[in-house]
Amino acid sequence: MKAEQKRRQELIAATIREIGAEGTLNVTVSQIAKRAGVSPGLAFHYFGDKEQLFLATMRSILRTYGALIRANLVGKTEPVERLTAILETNFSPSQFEDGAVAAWLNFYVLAQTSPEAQRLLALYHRRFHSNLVYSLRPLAGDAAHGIAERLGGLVDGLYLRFALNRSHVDPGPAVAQVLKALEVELSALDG
Amino acid sequence: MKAEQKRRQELIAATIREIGAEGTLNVTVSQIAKRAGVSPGLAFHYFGDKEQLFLATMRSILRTYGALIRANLVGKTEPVERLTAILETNFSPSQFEDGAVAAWLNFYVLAQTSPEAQRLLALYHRRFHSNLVYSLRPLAGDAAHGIAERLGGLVDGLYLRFALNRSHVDPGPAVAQVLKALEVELSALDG
DNA sequence: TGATTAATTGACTCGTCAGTCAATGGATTG
DNA sequence: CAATCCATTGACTGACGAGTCAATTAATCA
Repeated sequence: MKAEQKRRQELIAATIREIGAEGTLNVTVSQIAKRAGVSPGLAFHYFGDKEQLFLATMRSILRTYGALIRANLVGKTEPVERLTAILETNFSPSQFEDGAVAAWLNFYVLAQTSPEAQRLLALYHRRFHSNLVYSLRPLAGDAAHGIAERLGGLVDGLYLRFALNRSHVDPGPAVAQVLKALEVELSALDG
Repeated sequence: MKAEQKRRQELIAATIREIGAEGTLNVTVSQIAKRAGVSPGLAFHYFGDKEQLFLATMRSILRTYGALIRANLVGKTEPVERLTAILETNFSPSQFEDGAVAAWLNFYVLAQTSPEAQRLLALYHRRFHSNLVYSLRPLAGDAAHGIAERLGGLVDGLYLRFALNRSHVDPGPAVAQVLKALEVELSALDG
């Protein structure tokens, strides 16, 4: 049972790399398997079909992202400090490495038709939202919900724009815009 | 030369519908041609290959969107009025009809690797940005640029979230969030 | 009308790919 | 050491799809 876990991880890592290299989910399972150093049959053996392999890959990305958020939140108790950490995590290098961007874009496409992808995406949205609301509430009270929706949307949009703009290398400006939006939202409260 | 234009339009319309029905660009040119009521060969005859057909489709969608913006701006001179019109246009029914959503998502995927798609996307971003800045300047001065970047990102992000959430039917709440963000940005100026 | 050009067809090629499966190799265990 | 079980292979199939092309039909025009 040890080999299985190891192989799964290797295949998932290979999926990210391969999708990243091609930009699309139009990569063959054989390509992925080759990159993982195993035979094509093994990928089917462990994941059943291509879609399941990809969904497992997204779950892995989401798990990593969640762990990163939690890690960056450790020891931070001030609401603004926590909010900043959450927002910044979305633009941390790991979110752009390998094929994370390509995986996300293809995930969006898949989410239109795959209930399982839809479920995963909704889960991610909900977690992100409540993370924000938790820290916004002490600062904004009932306005927390609305602010969180706007910040969440902004993060998604700027991530998208940043990721697709090859002339951008450093996500710094995008993060700055998100933090500025937070500042604006908070300052508008006492208007 | 009349037939050519007509056929091209029909094939483009069929592409939108077919991609919309499948959610993905993984539709065959034959499917598209069938839906347009012509033979597969004709699609290749006029567009060369599948990617060109899709790019022509996106250009068409972008052109329609641009025309809609201009139409909705007619007669509006007040900055806030103009901004509202621009922002609302992004969530108008036509942006969700047929396969517009699917086309956009697949366009994002393609933009990772196709220079032509990248160019188109950048063009759209630039136009949208300067549209916003033009009306924001009188209200916000030098802050116009930053505000426009944030509003632009927010529109993209909320569009994405809205489009992928099947439980949403009416884009009203998304529009409301964008307008609220505009309001917040403007109110923060006199802080 | 007959000739020339444009529009359109659909059968065909060649390659590709998801998924299967029977066979092999390697551990483990009793 | 035999028997059993898990891990792994890679050849194979069946289907499909992009793009080509020679042939057909429709329009144009002199």
